[in-house]
Amino acid sequence: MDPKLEKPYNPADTESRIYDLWQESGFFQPENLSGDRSKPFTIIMPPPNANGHLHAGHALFVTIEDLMIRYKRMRGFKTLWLPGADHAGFETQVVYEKKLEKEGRSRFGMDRQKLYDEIMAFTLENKKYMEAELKALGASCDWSREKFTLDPAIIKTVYGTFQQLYDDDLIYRGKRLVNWCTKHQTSLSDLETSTETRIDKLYYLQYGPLVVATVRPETMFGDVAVAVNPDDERYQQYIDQDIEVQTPIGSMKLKVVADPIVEKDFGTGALKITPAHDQNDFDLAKRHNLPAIEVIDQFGKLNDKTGKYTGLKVDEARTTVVADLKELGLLIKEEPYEHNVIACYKCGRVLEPRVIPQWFVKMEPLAKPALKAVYDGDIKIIPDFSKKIFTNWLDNIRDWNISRQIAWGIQIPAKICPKCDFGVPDLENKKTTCGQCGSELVQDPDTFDTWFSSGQWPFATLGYPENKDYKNFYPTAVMETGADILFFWVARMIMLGLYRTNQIPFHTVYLHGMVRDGQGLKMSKSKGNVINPIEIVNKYGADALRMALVIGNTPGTAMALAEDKIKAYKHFSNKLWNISRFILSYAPTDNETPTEANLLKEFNELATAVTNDLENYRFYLAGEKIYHYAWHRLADEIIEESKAILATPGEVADTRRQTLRLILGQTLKLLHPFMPFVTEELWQIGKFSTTSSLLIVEDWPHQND
RNA sequence: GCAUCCUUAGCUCAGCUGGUUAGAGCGUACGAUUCACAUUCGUAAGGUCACAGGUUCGAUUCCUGUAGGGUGCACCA
Repeated sequence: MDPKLEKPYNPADTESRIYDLWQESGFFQPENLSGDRSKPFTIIMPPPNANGHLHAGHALFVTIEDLMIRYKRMRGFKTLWLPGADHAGFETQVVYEKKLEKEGRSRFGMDRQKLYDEIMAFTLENKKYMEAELKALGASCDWSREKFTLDPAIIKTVYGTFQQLYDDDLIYRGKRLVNWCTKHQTSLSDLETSTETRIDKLYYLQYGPLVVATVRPETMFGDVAVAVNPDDERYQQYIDQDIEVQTPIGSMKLKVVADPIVEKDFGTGALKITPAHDQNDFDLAKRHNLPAIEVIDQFGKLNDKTGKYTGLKVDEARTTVVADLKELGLLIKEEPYEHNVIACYKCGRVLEPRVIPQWFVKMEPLAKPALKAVYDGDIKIIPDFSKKIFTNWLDNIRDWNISRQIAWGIQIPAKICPKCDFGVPDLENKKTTCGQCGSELVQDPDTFDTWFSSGQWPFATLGYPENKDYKNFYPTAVMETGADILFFWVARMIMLGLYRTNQIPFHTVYLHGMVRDGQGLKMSKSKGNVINPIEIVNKYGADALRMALVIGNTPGTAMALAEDKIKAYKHFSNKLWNISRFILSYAPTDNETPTEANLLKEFNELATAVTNDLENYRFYLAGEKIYHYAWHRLADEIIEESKAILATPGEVADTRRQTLRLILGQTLKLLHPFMPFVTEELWQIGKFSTTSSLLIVEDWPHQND
């Protein structure tokens, strides 16, 4: 018996050695795989944010994607799993800002290039950890093809898409109301916001002859009108008339307009219109040709149009203005009011809508082909119900603001006119004069929303349009990612992929749910219930973690990951080890020895069922079946019964010996995509190989389906 | 408000197109064992499959409704 088998299984002694063995073999690269391999199977890895260490969610995607790749590799596909790293624009800048704050520094006032360089160094450092951790989890991805979202070739592709969208009139520069975070000093897309329910006060204010209800009295200096419902009998006489409104800093003239969005029953039925600081008001103002007057600046302070309130923060201004209105007898009443506010998804601060010129992508023309691809079944989404969520979102999509006022990211290749807000793409950096007003153009300082570039990831990483990889591996097979980024990322990849390449980027979307703690609670540092995958790997082995992540985990739903569960699969690794110890302690017989058809038939039925589950993305069932067979059938029954049979040397014993050895080898194959390390180690020790030396490229037990 | 998912053993969850005594892991109780097992094996307890209707020969599984929970989206100042 191999001396390694003398000791209990120790993943720590095994896993890195086995990973090196695979890497040296070159089998992670599709061109090194032997055989016909005419059918490609490609997965583009969702590039982890290169701003920290991997968390349990990363371990989950690695497990599922590696499982699919290993399975398909054994099935004879030309498998490519392309790894990557994401600079993660805003996300990383936020992480870095926190670091700066700890050091008593701030990004504001820093030289832009210096900030960029610092974050780049930080990111490249973290990228190394991330890569090492992917390896520790057993990721059999092709490192020779690894991409980073800021690679020059990627940026070139992204720029090309920007230009093409502009030429097709699908991108425009618009001065519209955008979500503005006063802490992070950037606009955010609609997706980068979170809604928060709050109880504020609803103030009833005397506006000339009318009374309006508002939660934001401090914006009254930016009012341009009062709106009423056209059918509201109370206000007919005022419609289209000017009214004189008294404020703490003087009086102002407002027009009364009629618009159906105003609810007669809410408040007083009269609505003050502040186009620069409210989305509905902005839309209404457009319909009525009203101007937008900004009274709050980018830091969330009142500006010089507000007289004595200039410089006050919004909250302070609100209290002060209300007090002053009360004094003037203009505050009729106030009542508590529960409503939702839009907040920054990172810092939780209430976003301040601002009117600034930004680049927008017209979404409807892009959404339609994406919807069709999903409706027609060209793209299948697992689980099935997420298809409805997906189409519901695309059906109601709004234009996408892709400008970010941050340094960390891909700078938008465009020139803008500071005078008239005109903007034009300029990839060659040649344009100098504004085509609209003749002023001098300047480089747009903004960067792309990180999802604009990562939305092009599948074809950008493969080198669209001329690279061989693009021709060989696109469209890719499966996009496996978190259900939480279905809109952020998956939808954008489908839309931009279809737009740029005229092909779907992948035929299947597999969405995994969030990994929770053992009680089903969200993991967070403050709760102290975070499971660090690398600590787990060191303690129980990557195989155990992988099994714990796969079994009992259905697509699209959150899963609970308790340490006890991982421990249970550590025991399973050991069980497998001991099954092998028992079987391998008997010397192999010669090839002529007959085998037991009934036991092999039973195994083949298992292999068929497992294969069927894997083909249908039911990894949780496949894993459970093999586990159950190995432990409760092979070990508990077949081996137990074999002890007596093997005790008496002879033909019967030889037949059993041969059968056991065959079944063990096949079981290791079935288990390999789930538990790659221990199975490869046992495959090596048992010298099962007939054609190749590595289990990673052995044939799958079940070949005809 | 709209959409969507969930409610199955003490806990966390499976149960794929409806069909014999509803499963897994952990936990619990009792017993055995160092013969492959830094342990393992055996046995057991524990579920009116949220509730109410309906379809069906038959429903945990399909349909409708009710209650509770989660998630997403959109909102009336």
